Amino acid sequence: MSRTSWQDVMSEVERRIYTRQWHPGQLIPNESDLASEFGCARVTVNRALRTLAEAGLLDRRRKAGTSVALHPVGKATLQIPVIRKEIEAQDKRYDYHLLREENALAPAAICHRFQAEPNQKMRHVISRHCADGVPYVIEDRWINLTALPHLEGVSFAAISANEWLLQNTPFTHGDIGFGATNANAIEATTLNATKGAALFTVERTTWDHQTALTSVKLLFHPGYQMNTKV
Amino acid sequence: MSRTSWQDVMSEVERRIYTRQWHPGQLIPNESDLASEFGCARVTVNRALRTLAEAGLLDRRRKAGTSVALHPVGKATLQIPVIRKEIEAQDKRYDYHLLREENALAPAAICHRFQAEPNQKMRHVISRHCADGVPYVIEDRWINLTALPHLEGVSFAAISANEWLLQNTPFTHGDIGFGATNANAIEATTLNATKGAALFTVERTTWDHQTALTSVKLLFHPGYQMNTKV
DNA sequence: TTCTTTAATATGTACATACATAATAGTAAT
DNA sequence: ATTACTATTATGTATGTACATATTAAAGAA
Repeated sequence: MSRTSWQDVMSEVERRIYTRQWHPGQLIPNESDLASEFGCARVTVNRALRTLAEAGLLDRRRKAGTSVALHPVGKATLQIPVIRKEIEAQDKRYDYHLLREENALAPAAICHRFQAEPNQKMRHVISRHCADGVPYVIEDRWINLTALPHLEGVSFAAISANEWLLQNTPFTHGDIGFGATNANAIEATTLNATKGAALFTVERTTWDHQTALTSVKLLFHPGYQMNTKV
Repeated sequence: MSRTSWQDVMSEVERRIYTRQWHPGQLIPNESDLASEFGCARVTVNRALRTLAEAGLLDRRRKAGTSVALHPVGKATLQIPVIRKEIEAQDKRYDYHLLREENALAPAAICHRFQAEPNQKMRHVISRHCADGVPYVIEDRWINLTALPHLEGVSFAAISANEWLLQNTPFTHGDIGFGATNANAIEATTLNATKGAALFTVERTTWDHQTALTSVKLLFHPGYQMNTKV
């Protein structure tokens, strides 16, 4: 394309920010001025600046104008993948083992996470995912059977709850927490690790408006690292 | 505004996906058809669908059309904050202690992470950040003095390297890795934890084009959790 | 001075139009 | 059948114009 694209504008603005030609906190020229400088329409500049603002590089306010963000904010977008896909992406054989499956009354801690009254009837599923036969992650999941009654009869012996729920259960939003925990005896055995080993953990609760549908704790094998770029 | 906005289109499309009126994998009508259905311009529909595609809810390909994403991908955007800000946001007193600061030849592991020849001259800074006097995180940082020679004389006794570098060093991109590690004796003492405790770790390397500028390992106190929403 | 109203301004967005680009399906040439 | 070309199609984007909206600055009233 011969005309200046919004990507052209974006990279030039990025360059000016990066080279400190426009330093953090500084007000930059308004869209119309930039448009005439770059020889393009204002809407084109708008798209470029909007994208950079979404990325956290710029702060924009009506009338006040556009300024370079003070803290070139570390905003990382990271993918929460289906575990099978993640393993297969490494060209490894994926195995799934159901370790335990029961309908049970949820303990207080889980009910609290679900913001539900105690002793709700829930499905509790524990399983293990392996890569090339090596334990990869333990999936410890609680499912709200009151909200998902059609799950009463489903068994997760063949397909992981992780995958089944992602494909079959619409949700509006979710909470995710990353942390670390020491492996207890059972977890250590299951992951073929030593007791007390540091495990990277992901806890995720999935919601349909005000109702919590399912909550899962993933316990990854020692040494696991989740990577992303900024 | 009386005319249909792109947000209106977006929420209606979101609703149809959520209610499975359009189920995962299904091809949805093209932009022109949706535009006439909603009574708006095609560009307006384009903006709505583009935004949803960026969020991971839709897959779009030219000529092929737009379809509902098979795996309503968990794409979490999480903020990598300046530690001081994170602590102050919790209404806690922030303290910073420099534990060690030296110019040193980097060990092989660090050089490898920097993709540099062995025995580069680097600055090694270890410090601790506390919240209300309680150890919060250890910052173990290596700085490439070849790339940042103006840092030769700077001391991080008063201000954290974390903050100084974020404000004063332009960078083009960064790698981030999240993991877990067992606290060794020194780390345990520094964090007021027990030896072997599981620590949540963040490793970040910051680049200027091909040159690695600095690499930091953050060791958070036991029980720390990094939260986000989807 | 202080409060209220009004004007000015930068960003935000909707539209019609035009053309660019990628990918597919169909057609013709070998 | 295989390859090369061509038409088709859905998305991608650039433009001029018009108006909306948030926010600030200035002017006026108390």
